[in-house]
Amino acid sequence: MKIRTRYAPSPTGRMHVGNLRSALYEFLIAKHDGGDFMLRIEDTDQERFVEGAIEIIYRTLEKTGLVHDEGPDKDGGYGPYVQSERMKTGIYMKYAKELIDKGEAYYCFCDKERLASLKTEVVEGKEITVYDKHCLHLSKEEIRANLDAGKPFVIRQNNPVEGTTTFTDELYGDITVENSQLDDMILIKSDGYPTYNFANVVDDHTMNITHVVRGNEYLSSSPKYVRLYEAFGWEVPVYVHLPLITDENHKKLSKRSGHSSFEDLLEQGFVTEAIVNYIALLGWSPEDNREIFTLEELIKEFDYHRISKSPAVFDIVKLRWMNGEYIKAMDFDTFYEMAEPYIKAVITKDLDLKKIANMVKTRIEVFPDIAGHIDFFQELPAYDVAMYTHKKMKTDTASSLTVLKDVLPLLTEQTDFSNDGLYQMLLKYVEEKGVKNGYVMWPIRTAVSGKQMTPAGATEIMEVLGKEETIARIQKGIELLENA
RNA sequence: GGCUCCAUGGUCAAGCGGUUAAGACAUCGCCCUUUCACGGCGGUAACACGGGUUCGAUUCCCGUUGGAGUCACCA
Repeated sequence: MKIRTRYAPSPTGRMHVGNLRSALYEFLIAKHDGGDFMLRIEDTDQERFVEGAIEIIYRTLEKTGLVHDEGPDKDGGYGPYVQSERMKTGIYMKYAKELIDKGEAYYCFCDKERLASLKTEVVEGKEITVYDKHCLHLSKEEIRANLDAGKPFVIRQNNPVEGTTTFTDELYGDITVENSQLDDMILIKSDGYPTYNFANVVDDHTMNITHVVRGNEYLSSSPKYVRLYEAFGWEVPVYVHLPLITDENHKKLSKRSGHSSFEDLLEQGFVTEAIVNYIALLGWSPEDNREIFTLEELIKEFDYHRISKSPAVFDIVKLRWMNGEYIKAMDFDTFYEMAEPYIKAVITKDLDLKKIANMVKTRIEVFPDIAGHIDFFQELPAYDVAMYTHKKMKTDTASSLTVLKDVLPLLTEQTDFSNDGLYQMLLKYVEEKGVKNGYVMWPIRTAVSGKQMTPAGATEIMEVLGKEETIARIQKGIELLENA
Protein backbone atom coordinates (compact mmCIF):
# COMPACT_ATOMS: atom_id res chain seq x y z
CA MET A 1 0.00 0.00 0.00
CA LYS A 2 1.10 3.51 -0.81
CA ILE A 3 2.26 5.69 2.03
CA ARG A 4 -0.07 8.60 2.70
CA THR A 5 1.01 11.39 5.01
CA ARG A 6 -0.39 14.75 5.86
CA TYR A 7 0.67 18.09 7.14
CA ALA A 8 -1.99 19.40 9.52
CA PRO A 9 -1.25 22.93 10.67
CA SER A 10 -3.57 25.24 12.51
CA PRO A 11 -3.81 28.67 10.89
CA THR A 12 -2.45 30.82 13.68
CA GLY A 13 0.24 32.86 11.92
CA ARG A 14 3.54 32.36 10.23
CA MET A 15 5.10 28.93 9.92
CA HIS A 16 8.06 28.55 12.20
CA VAL A 17 10.85 26.20 11.27
CA GLY A 18 9.56 23.41 13.49
CA ASN A 19 6.31 23.31 11.57
CA LEU A 20 8.11 23.62 8.28
CA ARG A 21 10.34 20.70 9.13
CA SER A 22 7.34 18.57 10.06
CA ALA A 23 5.82 19.38 6.69
CA LEU A 24 9.12 18.62 4.98
CA TYR A 25 9.55 15.22 6.64
CA GLU A 26 5.92 14.31 6.02
CA PHE A 27 6.39 15.21 2.38
CA LEU A 28 9.70 13.36 2.15
CA ILE A 29 8.43 10.19 3.81
CA ALA A 30 5.56 9.99 1.35
CA LYS A 31 7.54 10.94 -1.73
CA HIS A 32 10.49 8.70 -0.99
CA ASP A 33 8.02 5.87 -1.21
CA GLY A 34 6.14 7.26 -4.18
CA GLY A 35 3.21 8.02 -1.90
CA ASP A 36 0.86 10.93 -1.38
CA PHE A 37 1.14 14.00 0.76
CA MET A 38 -1.95 15.85 1.98
CA LEU A 39 -2.60 19.24 3.50
CA ARG A 40 -5.28 19.63 6.13
CA ILE A 41 -6.04 22.89 7.84
CA GLU A 42 -7.00 22.38 11.47
CA ASP A 43 -9.09 25.43 12.19
CA THR A 44 -11.45 24.12 14.81
CA ASP A 45 -10.47 26.77 17.30
CA GLN A 46 -12.51 29.79 16.36
CA GLU A 47 -10.70 32.05 18.78
CA ARG A 48 -7.18 31.40 17.64
CA PHE A 49 -7.91 31.70 13.96
CA VAL A 50 -5.72 34.35 12.33
CA GLU A 51 -6.85 36.09 9.18
CA GLY A 52 -4.56 35.31 6.25
CA ALA A 53 -2.80 32.46 8.00
CA ILE A 54 -4.06 29.86 5.57
CA GLU A 55 -2.63 31.89 2.71
CA ILE A 56 0.73 32.03 4.47
CA ILE A 57 0.76 28.26 4.86
CA TYR A 58 -0.23 27.85 1.25
CA ARG A 59 2.42 30.23 -0.01
CA THR A 60 5.13 28.74 2.16
CA LEU A 61 4.46 25.20 0.99
CA GLU A 62 4.32 26.32 -2.61
CA LYS A 63 7.56 28.23 -2.36
CA THR A 64 9.39 25.40 -0.67
CA GLY A 65 8.06 22.87 -3.16
CA LEU A 66 6.05 20.86 -0.65
CA VAL A 67 3.06 20.52 -2.90
CA HIS A 68 0.21 18.31 -1.78
CA ASP A 69 -1.38 15.68 -3.98
CA GLU A 70 -5.02 15.76 -3.16
CA GLY A 71 -7.84 17.91 -1.94
CA PRO A 72 -10.99 19.79 -2.95
CA ASP A 73 -10.85 21.52 -6.31
CA LYS A 74 -9.39 24.98 -6.23
CA ASP A 75 -8.42 27.11 -9.23
CA GLY A 76 -7.87 24.03 -11.33
CA GLY A 77 -5.64 22.52 -8.63
CA TYR A 78 -6.04 20.98 -5.23
CA GLY A 79 -7.03 23.05 -2.29
CA PRO A 80 -6.34 21.94 1.25
CA TYR A 81 -8.77 19.94 3.31
CA VAL A 82 -10.24 22.30 5.87
CA GLN A 83 -11.74 20.97 9.08
CA SER A 84 -14.27 23.75 9.48
CA GLU A 85 -15.55 22.85 6.03
CA ARG A 86 -15.61 19.14 6.79
CA MET A 87 -17.55 19.86 9.95
CA LYS A 88 -20.47 21.15 7.90
CA THR A 89 -21.11 17.60 6.80
CA GLY A 90 -21.66 16.59 10.41
CA ILE A 91 -18.88 14.04 10.22
CA TYR A 92 -17.38 14.70 13.64
CA MET A 93 -20.67 14.69 15.52
CA LYS A 94 -21.71 11.53 13.75
CA TYR A 95 -18.58 9.70 14.89
CA ALA A 96 -18.81 11.15 18.39
CA LYS A 97 -22.31 9.78 18.74
CA GLU A 98 -21.13 6.42 17.52
CA LEU A 99 -18.67 6.43 20.40
CA ILE A 100 -21.41 7.36 22.85
CA ASP A 101 -23.49 4.44 21.62
CA LYS A 102 -20.53 2.18 22.22
CA GLY A 103 -20.02 3.50 25.73
CA GLU A 104 -16.64 4.90 24.73
CA ALA A 105 -17.74 8.50 25.17
CA TYR A 106 -20.35 10.43 27.10
CA TYR A 107 -22.12 13.74 27.36
CA CYS A 108 -20.78 16.10 29.99
CA PHE A 109 -22.77 19.05 31.28
CA CYS A 110 -20.34 20.28 33.90
CA ASP A 111 -20.02 24.04 33.93
CA LYS A 112 -16.88 26.10 34.42
CA GLU A 113 -17.54 26.50 38.13
CA ARG A 114 -17.71 22.79 38.78
CA LEU A 115 -14.62 22.18 36.66
CA ALA A 116 -12.80 24.89 38.57
CA SER A 117 -13.64 23.22 41.85
CA LEU A 118 -11.88 20.12 40.56
CA LYS A 119 -8.54 21.83 40.24
CA THR A 120 -6.29 20.07 42.62
CA GLU A 121 -2.75 21.13 41.95
CA VAL A 122 -0.81 24.07 40.66
CA VAL A 123 2.57 23.31 39.14
CA GLU A 124 4.73 26.02 37.67
CA GLY A 125 1.76 28.30 37.37
CA LYS A 126 -0.30 25.71 35.52
CA GLU A 127 -3.43 24.24 36.95
CA ILE A 128 -3.58 20.49 36.74
CA THR A 129 -7.10 19.18 36.50
CA VAL A 130 -8.25 15.63 36.18
CA TYR A 131 -11.88 15.24 35.32
CA ASP A 132 -13.72 13.01 37.77
CA LYS A 133 -16.11 11.29 35.33
CA HIS A 134 -18.98 12.95 37.12
CA CYS A 135 -21.25 13.00 34.08
CA LEU A 136 -20.47 9.44 33.11
CA HIS A 137 -22.87 8.41 35.83
CA LEU A 138 -25.81 10.45 34.61
CA SER A 139 -28.88 8.39 33.84
CA LYS A 140 -30.40 8.31 30.37
CA GLU A 141 -33.29 10.36 31.67
CA GLU A 142 -31.06 13.03 33.14
CA ILE A 143 -29.13 13.30 29.90
CA ARG A 144 -32.34 13.52 27.89
CA ALA A 145 -33.69 16.23 30.17
CA ASN A 146 -30.47 18.26 29.98
CA LEU A 147 -30.37 17.97 26.21
CA ASP A 148 -34.04 18.93 25.86
CA ALA A 149 -33.48 21.90 28.14
CA GLY A 150 -30.79 23.06 25.73
CA LYS A 151 -28.11 22.85 28.38
CA PRO A 152 -24.62 23.32 26.91
CA PHE A 153 -22.63 20.13 26.71
CA VAL A 154 -19.37 18.64 25.60
CA ILE A 155 -18.65 15.06 24.65
CA ARG A 156 -15.86 13.32 26.50
CA GLN A 157 -13.85 10.23 25.78
CA ASN A 158 -14.51 7.48 28.33
CA ASN A 159 -11.15 6.05 29.24
CA PRO A 160 -10.74 2.97 31.41
CA VAL A 161 -9.33 3.48 34.89
CA GLU A 162 -7.42 0.23 34.95
CA GLY A 163 -4.94 -1.50 32.70
CA THR A 164 -2.46 -0.02 30.27
CA THR A 165 -2.36 1.16 26.69
CA THR A 166 0.60 0.52 24.42
CA PHE A 167 1.41 1.83 21.00
CA THR A 168 4.44 1.62 18.78
CA ASP A 169 6.33 4.57 17.42
CA GLU A 170 8.69 3.90 14.53
CA LEU A 171 11.47 5.86 16.17
CA TYR A 172 10.81 5.57 19.88
CA GLY A 173 9.58 2.00 19.99
CA ASP A 174 6.84 0.73 22.28
CA ILE A 175 5.36 3.26 24.63
CA THR A 176 3.09 2.12 27.42
CA VAL A 177 1.06 4.19 29.84
CA GLU A 178 -1.32 3.43 32.67
CA ASN A 179 -4.90 4.04 31.60
CA SER A 180 -5.43 5.82 34.89
CA GLN A 181 -3.16 8.52 33.47
CA LEU A 182 -5.51 9.07 30.57
CA ASP A 183 -7.81 12.01 31.11
CA ASP A 184 -11.33 11.87 29.72
CA MET A 185 -10.47 14.44 27.10
CA ILE A 186 -13.09 16.47 25.34
CA LEU A 187 -13.97 15.30 21.85
CA ILE A 188 -16.67 17.80 20.93
CA LYS A 189 -16.62 21.28 22.39
CA SER A 190 -19.69 23.15 23.59
CA ASP A 191 -19.64 25.23 20.42
CA GLY A 192 -20.09 22.02 18.44
CA TYR A 193 -16.58 22.01 17.01
CA PRO A 194 -14.41 18.95 17.51
CA THR A 195 -11.18 19.30 19.43
CA TYR A 196 -7.88 18.62 17.72
CA ASN A 197 -7.72 15.37 19.64
CA PHE A 198 -10.84 14.07 18.00
CA ALA A 199 -10.84 15.69 14.57
CA ASN A 200 -7.30 14.52 14.05
CA VAL A 201 -8.16 10.87 14.56
CA VAL A 202 -11.38 11.00 12.55
CA ASP A 203 -9.70 12.79 9.67
CA ASP A 204 -6.56 10.70 9.60
CA HIS A 205 -8.70 7.62 9.41
CA THR A 206 -11.21 8.86 6.87
CA MET A 207 -8.43 10.30 4.73
CA ASN A 208 -6.63 6.97 4.83
CA ILE A 209 -3.47 8.39 6.32
CA THR A 210 -1.04 5.49 6.75
CA HIS A 211 1.79 7.31 8.53
CA VAL A 212 1.04 9.89 11.17
CA VAL A 213 4.14 12.06 11.31
CA ARG A 214 4.15 14.87 13.84
CA GLY A 215 6.12 16.62 16.53
CA ASN A 216 7.30 14.93 19.65
CA GLU A 217 4.99 17.04 21.78
CA TYR A 218 2.22 14.63 20.84
CA LEU A 219 4.08 11.58 22.02
CA SER A 220 2.64 11.53 25.50
CA SER A 221 -0.94 12.06 24.38
CA SER A 222 -0.78 9.47 21.63
CA PRO A 223 -2.13 6.66 23.83
CA LYS A 224 -5.38 8.60 24.07
CA TYR A 225 -5.59 8.76 20.31
CA VAL A 226 -4.78 5.10 20.04
CA ARG A 227 -7.65 4.35 22.40
CA LEU A 228 -9.92 6.26 20.06
CA TYR A 229 -8.84 4.12 17.10
CA GLU A 230 -9.43 1.03 19.17
CA ALA A 231 -12.80 2.25 20.35
CA PHE A 232 -13.86 2.68 16.74
CA GLY A 233 -12.29 -0.60 15.75
CA TRP A 234 -10.06 1.23 13.26
CA GLU A 235 -6.57 0.26 12.27
CA VAL A 236 -3.97 2.30 14.13
CA PRO A 237 -1.66 4.18 11.74
CA VAL A 238 2.11 4.00 11.75
CA TYR A 239 3.41 6.67 14.10
CA VAL A 240 6.57 8.67 13.52
CA HIS A 241 7.16 11.29 16.18
CA LEU A 242 9.77 13.85 15.29
CA PRO A 243 12.36 15.17 17.73
CA LEU A 244 11.78 18.76 18.70
CA ILE A 245 13.66 21.70 17.26
CA THR A 246 14.72 23.98 20.07
CA ASP A 247 16.14 27.46 20.51
CA GLU A 248 19.64 28.11 21.85
CA ASN A 249 18.28 27.60 25.37
CA HIS A 250 17.11 24.13 24.40
CA LYS A 251 13.47 25.13 24.72
CA LYS A 252 10.91 24.12 22.15
CA LEU A 253 10.78 26.53 19.26
CA SER A 254 7.44 28.26 19.09
CA LYS A 255 5.77 31.20 17.50
CA ARG A 256 6.72 33.14 20.57
CA SER A 257 10.41 32.47 19.96
CA GLY A 258 10.22 35.15 17.30
CA HIS A 259 12.14 35.64 14.09
CA SER A 260 12.28 31.97 13.31
CA SER A 261 9.43 31.64 10.89
CA PHE A 262 10.07 30.87 7.26
CA GLU A 263 9.01 34.36 6.29
CA ASP A 264 11.23 35.94 8.93
CA LEU A 265 14.16 34.05 7.48
CA LEU A 266 13.34 35.21 3.97
CA GLU A 267 13.22 38.75 5.24
CA GLN A 268 16.61 38.22 6.83
CA GLY A 269 17.99 37.40 3.41
CA PHE A 270 18.04 33.62 3.43
CA VAL A 271 17.20 31.68 0.30
CA THR A 272 14.42 29.11 0.27
CA GLU A 273 16.54 26.18 -0.87
CA ALA A 274 19.09 26.76 1.88
CA ILE A 275 16.41 26.91 4.53
CA VAL A 276 14.85 23.67 3.34
CA ASN A 277 18.25 22.02 3.08
CA TYR A 278 19.26 23.11 6.55
CA ILE A 279 16.12 22.03 8.35
CA ALA A 280 16.20 18.68 6.59
CA LEU A 281 19.44 18.09 8.44
CA LEU A 282 18.03 19.09 11.81
CA GLY A 283 17.15 15.67 13.10
CA TRP A 284 18.09 13.59 10.13
CA SER A 285 21.34 12.65 8.44
CA PRO A 286 22.16 10.65 5.33
CA GLU A 287 24.40 7.61 5.27
CA ASP A 288 27.31 9.53 3.81
CA ASN A 289 28.58 12.92 4.92
CA ARG A 290 26.75 14.92 2.36
CA GLU A 291 25.21 18.17 3.50
CA ILE A 292 24.04 19.95 0.39
CA PHE A 293 20.82 18.57 -1.05
CA THR A 294 18.14 19.72 -3.43
CA LEU A 295 14.57 18.73 -2.63
CA GLU A 296 14.74 16.07 -5.33
CA GLU A 297 17.88 14.63 -3.81
CA LEU A 298 16.30 14.63 -0.38
CA ILE A 299 13.36 12.67 -1.68
CA LYS A 300 15.76 10.11 -3.05
CA GLU A 301 17.93 9.84 0.05
CA PHE A 302 15.42 10.31 2.84
CA ASP A 303 15.04 7.23 5.00
CA TYR A 304 12.93 8.07 8.03
CA HIS A 305 14.54 5.34 10.08
CA ARG A 306 17.60 7.56 10.26
CA ILE A 307 15.72 10.34 12.01
CA SER A 308 17.32 11.16 15.33
CA LYS A 309 15.56 10.79 18.67
CA SER A 310 17.07 13.70 20.52
CA PRO A 311 16.13 17.34 20.08
CA ALA A 312 18.16 19.65 17.87
CA VAL A 313 19.11 23.27 18.44
CA PHE A 314 18.27 25.59 15.58
CA ASP A 315 21.66 27.11 14.79
CA ILE A 316 21.32 30.22 12.72
CA VAL A 317 25.11 30.45 12.35
CA LYS A 318 25.23 27.20 10.43
CA LEU A 319 22.21 28.22 8.40
CA ARG A 320 24.12 31.37 7.45
CA TRP A 321 27.05 29.27 6.32
CA MET A 322 24.81 27.06 4.26
CA ASN A 323 23.07 30.05 2.78
CA GLY A 324 26.47 31.38 1.76
CA GLU A 325 27.17 28.10 0.01
CA TYR A 326 23.94 28.44 -1.94
CA ILE A 327 24.76 32.00 -2.89
CA LYS A 328 28.21 31.04 -4.12
CA ALA A 329 26.74 28.23 -6.18
CA MET A 330 24.13 30.44 -7.83
CA ASP A 331 24.56 31.43 -11.42
CA PHE A 332 25.25 35.12 -11.68
CA ASP A 333 21.96 36.19 -13.21
CA THR A 334 19.92 34.57 -10.47
CA PHE A 335 22.17 36.09 -7.89
CA TYR A 336 21.98 39.51 -9.43
CA GLU A 337 18.23 39.45 -9.53
CA MET A 338 18.11 38.77 -5.81
CA ALA A 339 20.98 41.08 -4.88
CA GLU A 340 19.95 44.09 -6.95
CA PRO A 341 17.45 45.55 -4.50
CA TYR A 342 19.99 45.32 -1.70
CA ILE A 343 22.61 47.03 -3.84
CA LYS A 344 20.28 49.76 -5.02
CA ALA A 345 19.32 50.46 -1.46
CA VAL A 346 22.88 51.64 -0.93
CA ILE A 347 24.04 52.89 -4.29
CA THR A 348 22.11 55.55 -6.15
CA LYS A 349 25.04 56.76 -8.26
CA ASP A 350 25.40 55.59 -11.82
CA LEU A 351 27.90 52.81 -11.30
CA ASP A 352 28.30 49.35 -12.79
CA LEU A 353 26.07 47.47 -10.37
CA LYS A 354 26.81 44.11 -11.91
CA LYS A 355 30.50 44.47 -11.31
CA ILE A 356 29.77 45.39 -7.75
CA ALA A 357 27.43 42.43 -7.37
CA ASN A 358 30.09 40.13 -8.68
CA MET A 359 32.62 41.38 -6.16
CA VAL A 360 30.31 40.63 -3.31
CA LYS A 361 28.93 37.27 -4.38
CA THR A 362 31.49 35.07 -2.67
CA ARG A 363 31.75 37.25 0.39
CA ILE A 364 28.26 37.27 1.82
CA GLU A 365 26.17 34.75 3.71
CA VAL A 366 22.86 36.58 3.54
CA PHE A 367 21.82 39.43 1.28
CA PRO A 368 21.71 42.15 3.90
CA ASP A 369 25.46 41.60 4.32
CA ILE A 370 25.87 43.38 1.01
CA ALA A 371 25.36 46.88 2.37
CA GLY A 372 28.36 46.78 4.66
CA HIS A 373 30.62 45.71 1.82
CA ILE A 374 29.72 48.30 -0.77
CA ASP A 375 28.67 51.48 1.01
CA PHE A 376 31.99 53.20 0.22
CA PHE A 377 31.21 53.17 -3.50
CA GLN A 378 28.37 55.57 -2.88
CA GLU A 379 30.38 57.90 -0.71
CA LEU A 380 33.93 57.96 0.58
CA PRO A 381 33.66 57.50 4.33
CA ALA A 382 35.68 59.60 6.76
CA TYR A 383 38.68 57.52 7.70
CA ASP A 384 41.71 57.67 9.94
CA VAL A 385 45.18 58.25 8.44
CA ALA A 386 46.39 55.44 10.70
CA MET A 387 44.85 53.09 8.16
CA TYR A 388 47.70 53.85 5.80
CA THR A 389 50.06 52.12 8.14
CA HIS A 390 50.19 48.39 7.56
CA LYS A 391 53.06 46.36 8.95
CA LYS A 392 52.78 43.45 6.54
CA MET A 393 52.67 45.75 3.56
CA LYS A 394 55.48 47.76 5.11
CA THR A 395 53.60 50.97 4.57
CA ASP A 396 53.27 54.03 6.74
CA THR A 397 51.94 57.55 6.28
CA ALA A 398 55.17 58.82 4.70
CA SER A 399 55.51 55.99 2.19
CA SER A 400 51.83 56.23 1.37
CA LEU A 401 52.08 59.94 0.66
CA THR A 402 54.94 59.32 -1.73
CA VAL A 403 53.09 56.59 -3.53
CA LEU A 404 49.90 58.58 -3.90
CA LYS A 405 51.78 61.60 -5.17
CA ASP A 406 53.65 59.47 -7.70
CA VAL A 407 50.53 57.72 -8.84
CA LEU A 408 48.28 60.75 -9.20
CA PRO A 409 49.84 62.03 -12.45
CA LEU A 410 49.94 58.48 -13.83
CA LEU A 411 46.22 58.20 -13.24
CA THR A 412 45.56 61.50 -14.88
CA GLU A 413 47.44 60.34 -17.97
CA GLN A 414 45.89 56.88 -17.89
CA THR A 415 43.38 56.36 -20.67
CA ASP A 416 42.63 52.69 -20.11
CA PHE A 417 40.76 52.78 -16.84
CA SER A 418 39.88 49.10 -16.81
CA ASN A 419 40.93 46.83 -13.98
CA ASP A 420 43.48 45.24 -16.26
CA GLY A 421 44.88 48.46 -17.64
CA LEU A 422 45.19 49.99 -14.22
CA TYR A 423 46.80 46.89 -12.79
CA GLN A 424 49.43 46.73 -15.54
CA MET A 425 50.17 50.39 -15.13
CA LEU A 426 50.65 50.10 -11.39
CA LEU A 427 52.69 46.94 -11.77
CA LYS A 428 55.09 48.88 -13.90
CA TYR A 429 55.41 51.50 -11.21
CA VAL A 430 55.98 48.74 -8.64
CA GLU A 431 58.80 47.34 -10.72
CA GLU A 432 60.45 50.69 -11.19
CA LYS A 433 60.34 51.31 -7.47
CA GLY A 434 61.49 47.80 -6.69
CA VAL A 435 58.91 47.25 -3.96
CA LYS A 436 56.25 44.67 -3.20
CA ASN A 437 52.80 44.98 -4.75
CA GLY A 438 51.15 45.67 -1.45
CA TYR A 439 53.44 48.60 -0.79
CA VAL A 440 51.69 50.43 -3.61
CA MET A 441 48.27 48.77 -3.64
CA TRP A 442 47.54 49.23 0.03
CA PRO A 443 47.67 53.03 0.16
CA ILE A 444 45.77 53.34 -3.11
CA ARG A 445 43.04 51.01 -1.97
CA THR A 446 42.82 52.87 1.30
CA ALA A 447 42.51 56.20 -0.47
CA VAL A 448 39.81 55.10 -2.91
CA SER A 449 37.77 53.15 -0.39
CA GLY A 450 38.47 54.66 3.00
CA LYS A 451 37.95 51.20 4.40
CA GLN A 452 39.98 48.59 6.16
CA MET A 453 38.47 45.85 4.08
CA THR A 454 36.82 45.96 0.73
CA PRO A 455 35.21 43.36 -1.50
CA ALA A 456 37.91 43.79 -4.14
CA GLY A 457 41.41 45.05 -4.80
CA ALA A 458 42.43 48.63 -5.53
CA THR A 459 42.24 48.46 -9.30
CA GLU A 460 38.85 46.78 -9.42
CA ILE A 461 37.50 49.49 -7.18
CA MET A 462 39.01 52.23 -9.32
CA GLU A 463 37.51 50.74 -12.43
CA VAL A 464 34.03 50.89 -10.94
CA LEU A 465 34.56 54.33 -9.42
CA GLY A 466 35.78 55.78 -12.71
CA LYS A 467 38.60 58.17 -13.43
CA GLU A 468 37.15 61.34 -12.06
CA GLU A 469 36.03 59.98 -8.72
CA THR A 470 39.23 57.98 -8.31
CA ILE A 471 41.40 61.03 -8.79
CA ALA A 472 39.29 63.04 -6.41
CA ARG A 473 39.67 60.38 -3.75
CA ILE A 474 43.43 60.12 -4.28
CA GLN A 475 43.72 63.86 -3.93
CA LYS A 476 41.69 63.68 -0.75
CA GLY A 477 44.11 61.04 0.51
CA ILE A 478 47.12 63.18 -0.24
CA GLU A 479 45.53 66.06 1.55
CA LEU A 480 44.83 63.91 4.57
CA LEU A 481 48.38 62.57 4.67
CA GLU A 482 49.95 65.97 4.29
CA ASN A 483 48.04 67.27 7.28
CA ALA A 484 48.86 64.26 9.39
C1' G B 1 4.70 17.42 41.00
C1' G B 2 2.60 12.86 37.86
C1' C B 3 3.50 10.72 33.24
C1' U B 4 6.53 10.21 28.71
C1' C B 5 10.89 10.86 26.04
C1' C B 6 16.06 12.04 25.46
C1' A B 7 21.62 11.95 26.78
C1' U B 8 28.80 11.57 21.73
C1' G B 9 32.89 18.33 21.40
C1' G B 10 29.84 25.13 22.06
C1' U B 11 26.11 23.45 17.81
C1' C B 12 24.40 19.69 13.96
C1' A B 13 25.97 14.80 13.91
C1' A B 14 28.42 9.40 12.28
C1' G B 15 28.81 5.19 15.22
C1' C B 16 24.70 0.29 15.96
C1' G B 17 30.48 -4.92 21.32
C1' G B 18 36.84 -4.56 19.58
C1' U B 19 37.67 2.44 15.80
C1' U B 20 43.91 6.48 16.65
C1' A B 21 35.54 7.96 18.38
C1' A B 22 34.21 10.25 11.47
C1' G B 23 32.45 14.72 9.12
C1' A B 24 30.17 19.78 9.09
C1' C B 25 29.37 24.77 11.56
C1' A B 26 31.78 27.80 15.04
C1' U B 27 36.70 28.77 17.09
C1' C B 28 42.27 29.11 16.75
C1' G B 29 46.88 28.95 13.72
C1' C B 30 49.46 28.74 8.99
C1' C B 31 49.53 29.27 3.55
C1' C B 32 47.57 31.93 -0.67
C1' U B 33 46.39 37.06 -1.77
C1' U B 34 46.11 43.81 -4.36
C1' U B 35 43.74 44.30 2.60
C1' C B 36 39.55 41.31 4.14
C1' A B 37 36.83 37.39 2.28
C1' C B 38 36.98 33.00 -0.86
C1' G B 39 40.14 28.73 -1.23
C1' G B 40 43.93 25.22 0.82
C1' C B 41 46.36 22.96 5.14
C1' G B 42 46.51 22.05 10.27
C1' G B 43 45.12 22.58 15.73
C1' U B 44 41.88 22.84 20.31
C1' A B 45 37.46 20.37 21.70
C1' A B 46 33.01 14.87 23.17
C1' C B 47 31.07 9.36 24.65
C1' A B 48 27.15 12.87 32.02
C1' C B 49 27.97 9.54 36.48
C1' G B 50 27.63 4.72 39.08
C1' G B 51 26.66 -0.31 38.89
C1' G B 52 26.12 -4.69 36.16
C1' U B 53 26.34 -8.31 31.39
C1' U B 54 30.78 -9.61 28.52
C1' C B 55 37.31 -11.75 27.22
C1' G B 56 36.04 -6.65 25.88
C1' A B 57 31.62 -1.47 26.51
C1' U B 58 30.36 5.03 23.60
C1' U B 59 27.44 0.85 21.89
C1' C B 60 23.27 -3.97 25.81
C1' C B 61 20.56 -3.81 30.99
C1' C B 62 19.51 -1.19 35.75
C1' G B 63 19.99 3.05 38.70
C1' U B 64 21.51 8.24 39.49
C1' U B 65 21.97 12.97 37.55
C1' G B 66 20.78 16.38 33.90
C1' G B 67 17.61 18.19 30.01
C1' A B 68 13.08 18.36 27.29
C1' G B 69 7.91 17.48 26.34
C1' U B 70 3.09 17.00 28.26
C1' C B 71 -0.81 17.28 31.92
C1' A B 72 -6.89 23.18 28.35
C1' C B 73 -13.85 23.43 25.70
C1' C B 74 -5.03 25.09 22.00
C1' A B 75 -3.36 22.52 18.40
